[in-house]
Amino acid sequence: VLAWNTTLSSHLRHGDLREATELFRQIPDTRKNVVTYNTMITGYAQAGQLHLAWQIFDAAPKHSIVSFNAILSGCAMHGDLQSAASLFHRMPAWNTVSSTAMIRVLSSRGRIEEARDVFDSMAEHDSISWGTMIHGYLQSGNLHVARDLFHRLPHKTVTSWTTIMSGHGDRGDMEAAAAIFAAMPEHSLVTCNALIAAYARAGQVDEAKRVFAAMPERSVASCNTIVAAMCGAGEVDEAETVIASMPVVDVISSTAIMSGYARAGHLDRAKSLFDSIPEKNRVSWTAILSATVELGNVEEAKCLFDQMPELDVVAVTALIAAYARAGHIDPALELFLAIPDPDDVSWLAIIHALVENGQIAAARGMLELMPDRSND
RNA sequence: UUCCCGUACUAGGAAU
Repeated sequence: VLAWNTTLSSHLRHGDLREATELFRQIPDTRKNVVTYNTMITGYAQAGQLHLAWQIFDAAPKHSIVSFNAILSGCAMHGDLQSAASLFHRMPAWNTVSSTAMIRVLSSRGRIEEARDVFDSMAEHDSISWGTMIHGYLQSGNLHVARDLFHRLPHKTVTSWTTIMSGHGDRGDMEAAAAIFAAMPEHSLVTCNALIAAYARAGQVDEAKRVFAAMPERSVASCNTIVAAMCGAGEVDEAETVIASMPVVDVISSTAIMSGYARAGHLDRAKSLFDSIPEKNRVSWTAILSATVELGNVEEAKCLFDQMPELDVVAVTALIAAYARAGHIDPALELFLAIPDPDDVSWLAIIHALVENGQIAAARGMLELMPDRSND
């Protein structure tokens, strides 16, 4: 069983859900233990296949707290607060993992106070629950509380240092971020990537390049980060040289350089790049969609939209904005009303669309319908 | 030194 379980999780670590499923089927039920089931539950839950995750859960003869946590984390990872909360309250027991997953989903949905309640009610904390709570405060824009918690954190890890460094960078305080970087006892690959990304967001591409050049080792994410930074500064040619030097590229690299071309006005180059991406995902599709929208081509954008294999709120919002800019408020409204769970950006997009088209009363109505996530 | 669950970095949307 041990060998099977190890192979199973190795497939999942490589993102090979098919292979894992195949193996899981081949293992005789009598030879599976609770870990085998839990591993498979995790695989489905992280892939967003909650239904299949529950199927395995129900098929398992025994459950441990890990079985519950695996599903809970899947919900948390996908921002499904409703499912997460109801499972959290139905579980027979909680440990730090359960509470941390709950803190994460609550704070990612703007429920920072409730996240803090969970944190405060925990029997004991570890560096991960601290880090998650700190990250939650940063996401809600509360740098002061985040910093205060960080200072009270008994055992700071490279991860918590990186979290607080990025938090300062997000606020545009690159001096503080750089000071934190210098003060940390050690740097990981992710720490350096985070600093590069922070410099890029602050518009300091040269500093970003300096950090990148000084890195002893680089991951695909490191290269993708600097590629995006260069593209954001309009240096697509230089970004191409980074891409050319990479031993492997992924869908993120391709989408980044494609957007770079699109933003630089080379839509044709962007399109041919798009066609050459083997593993296009929602993000690649939306990127080419909004590049098309940028050029005011609503018909073509709609055509792309209809071809998308899967939609999300980001893609729909891009098309809403396209219609609105062209003065077509009706299809924009229709699209908006079909979104199952509109987020703040899509609400603001439709309200802005109504205002721009002179429908002030309707805009006012929408504004009132918009849920105030900070107060409940 | 011991198979399964939670935290930090990279590509897409509105406004500013």
